[in-house]
This record gives sequence, C-alpha cells and structure tokens, in this order.
Amino acid sequence: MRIAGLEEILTGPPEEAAPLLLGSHLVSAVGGEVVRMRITEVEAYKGSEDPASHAYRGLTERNRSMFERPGTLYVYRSYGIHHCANTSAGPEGVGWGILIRGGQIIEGEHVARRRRAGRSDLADGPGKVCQALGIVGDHDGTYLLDGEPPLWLEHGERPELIVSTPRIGISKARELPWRFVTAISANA
DNA sequence: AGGATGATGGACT
DNA sequence: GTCCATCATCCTA
Repeated sequence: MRIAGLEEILTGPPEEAAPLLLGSHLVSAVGGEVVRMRITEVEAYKGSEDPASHAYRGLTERNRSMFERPGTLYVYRSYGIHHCANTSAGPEGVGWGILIRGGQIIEGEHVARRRRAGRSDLADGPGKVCQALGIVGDHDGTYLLDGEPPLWLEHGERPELIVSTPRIGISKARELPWRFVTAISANA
C-alpha cells in the first residue's frame, strides 16, 4: 500500500494531519550543525473554526505563515521569552496549523544539549523544541518540504500507538481532543 | 511529585 | 491594561 507523502498529509485538515505527522523527522541545519528530531507530540489548530487558534480572527502579520502553502513554518514568540514552531496545514489561504510540541533527538544530541544549557530534557515541550533545534523568529515562513536547510521535514516510521488528549496550556476550546502523542523509546 | 511564580514581548480590548 | 499555544526555579510535602 502506498504511503501518503507529507505534502498530501499536510494539505488535509489539521486534526487529521497532526496524528499522521507523528514519527516524522524535523531536521535542523541551523548554524551548520545538524539536529534531527523524531516528532512525538503535536497539537492541531484550526483557524477560524477554533477559538484557541492564533488564526481564529483571520490573517494578521503575525500569523501569516499559517495561511501559506501547507508545510510552511509558523514561528511565534510565547510569553515574550520562548519560541514555538508549527507547520501550516490545509490549502493555501486557510489558517490551519500543527504545533510541534515535543520530540526525541535522534541525531546531533550534543548540539541540542549545548543549546539546552546542558539539560537532559531536550525537546519535551514546544519552547524546548525550538531551543534544541535552534529555531528563532527569523525562521518564520521557511518552507519545510523541500529538504533544504535551515529546516525541513522528512518522512519517518509511523508509530504503532497514538493517544489523543485535550490540548495543553490553552483556556478556550479545551474539550477538543486535538493533542496527539506517541511514546518515545525508553531512555532517560 | 506537584503547585505557585517571575520573566518578558506582542497582540488585542 | 490584560492575556497568553512556556519554562525554570522555588517552594511545600
């Protein structure tokens, strides 16, 4: 059976695309240092239909990247301190996106660890993901499906077990089970 | 192991 | 002025 490509997956609605993104690799070559992360935790945000989405009230300068072609990176500053990364989803012109909340570093761990100030929790949170991969505001708008630096997505092995839960850290639309998680292989 | 809190920038009422 | 799609640290047990 044929495995759908990332572009095909990301063109769909985010609550369907998000779980299919689990197991894929987000690769960074920021600063010439390669860090590869297997995505293990994501959340769907569905634009004008979703009060918790940054795109709920339509296109703005900040959320522009979510309206661009699927696979465009949307980076925003969170609480004035951290950065968080999404990939846009759905057809161009629609403000849907998928927040990359967590992953497992499978290449370039020493680089990630240095960026994380020597800590061992490298990428178990959206702000930590950006720190580990060196993602900053300048990367907003990067197209992730061309396999080119500084950042790109690659197909990975689809996980066997996926759990969905309510989204984390939001105050609106808490009932929607649009957070999707899969286990990371046992290690500390 | 879990709850509270400060840091800090930008979007929005 | 208020509200965050967060993280690290500092408590209380």
